[in-house]
Amino acid sequence: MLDIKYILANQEEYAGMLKNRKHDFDLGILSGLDAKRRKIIGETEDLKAKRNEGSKRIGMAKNDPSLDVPAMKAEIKAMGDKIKELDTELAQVEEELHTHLMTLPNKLSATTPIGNDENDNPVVRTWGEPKKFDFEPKPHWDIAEALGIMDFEKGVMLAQSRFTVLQGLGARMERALVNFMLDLHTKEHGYLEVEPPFMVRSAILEGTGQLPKFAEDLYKLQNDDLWLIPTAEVPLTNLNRESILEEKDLPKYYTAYTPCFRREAGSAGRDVRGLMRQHQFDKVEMVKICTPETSYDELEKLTSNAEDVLKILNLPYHVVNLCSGDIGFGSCKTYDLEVWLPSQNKYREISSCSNCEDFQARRMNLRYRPSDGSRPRFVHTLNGSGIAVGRTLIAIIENYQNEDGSITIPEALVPYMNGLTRIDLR
RNA sequence: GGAGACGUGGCCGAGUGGUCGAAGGCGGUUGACUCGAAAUCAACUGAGCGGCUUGCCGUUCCUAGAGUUCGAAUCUCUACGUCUCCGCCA
Repeated sequence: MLDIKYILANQEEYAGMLKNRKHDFDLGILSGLDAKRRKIIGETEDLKAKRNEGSKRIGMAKNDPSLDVPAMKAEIKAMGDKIKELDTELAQVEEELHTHLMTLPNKLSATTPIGNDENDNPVVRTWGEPKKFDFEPKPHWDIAEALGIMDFEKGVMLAQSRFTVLQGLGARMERALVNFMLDLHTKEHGYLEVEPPFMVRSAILEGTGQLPKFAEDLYKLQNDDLWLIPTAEVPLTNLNRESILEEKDLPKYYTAYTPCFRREAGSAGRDVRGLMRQHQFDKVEMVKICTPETSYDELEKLTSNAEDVLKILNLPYHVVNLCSGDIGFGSCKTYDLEVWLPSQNKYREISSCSNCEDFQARRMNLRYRPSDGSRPRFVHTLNGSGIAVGRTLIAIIENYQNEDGSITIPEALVPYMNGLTRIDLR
């Protein structure tokens, strides 16, 4: 959510951003509602001041027989009725305003390029070189099925399409990757490991921006106000909501492993085979809470923390800067990490690192008190995958495949696999 | 799931219908004293919103929502949470 004052004071600038995001909205609606709101507040507060004064007088006068207390009461009661009326009207206006503000996307960073779609995302840097195979590299589903480490049919049998069963060394490597990533972020990058709830209430999802707009992407429990989390960003970012942190306690770095649940509405037909796009997948997430002055430096560091995972696993990747037409609703600036997949002969998303500035902080009411003791300010929040575990498994299987159908285990992962160096056909 | 108790500011804790944004303490900031923020003393010390003469005025907030009343931290109802006992369970 953005500050209504910012929007009204910078209508042209923000309207331009909306256009670049391809979000159609007439900002004039907001100024009308805001003017109405101020008018009602003026009237109702005026009446409340009079009522408070009158009630106080009754309290002091009730033992004085020369005063007509019933008449005073009647007069103030009329005021009370009028106040109730105005307050109801005010609540309606504020709700309408709030609904608009909650469905408007974030600002864009000056360093976010303008563009239409993913084809306009500039490559910021490239690391490693795609390996040359002297045989035709296979897609991960063929390799994994032959090795008996993934069973796609059983996933469908137990749940529905876009669910997969990992077993044996496939399940083992998934767990190894989670441990490897968490160890890296906690020991080398200074993050606090958290195990959050995998279900959260509606207000929590409003805090990070998934609600109210994107309910169709989420799984909702039938009998409770609880939703399955689509990413650990949601519980981690909300950990300190509705509070005022001390500047000396910032920045805060959190990391968590969680499963993520997404309905994938609107992606029918895309990545239908394999583990690429699942309704349930594992992810290690990183979240930062920091001051406005440091958030863009923190974004660079966060992104490099995610890149380290790929570097250590020796997986070629590049970093792209998401353009205005592709960037997410709540983000001002996003770097996507895309890993090389030999079977597709292209780079595919494996991590997304975003600076949301104070967009989520406003929705969560998360502030900090500057160390000079001045008024509380909203924090900036950042999040990034560190990284998507299932897609890392795909990248390892494809990049480390051998001609005989076996997979070499990346050196850094060997200790997490009980010393195992290869997965062979049985 | 059943029964009972409770939910007050950063923390602890008074307050059972008016003068209460709320005693007192702790914590914090500043000043005095001092070689020295060790002790002592003094003052200050919540947030949101609205207005304008930008420092003040007004208003709202005592878990949340609704109600009674001229007036609610205080009374009523509901929800949520915490604690204790019982039941159940990993």
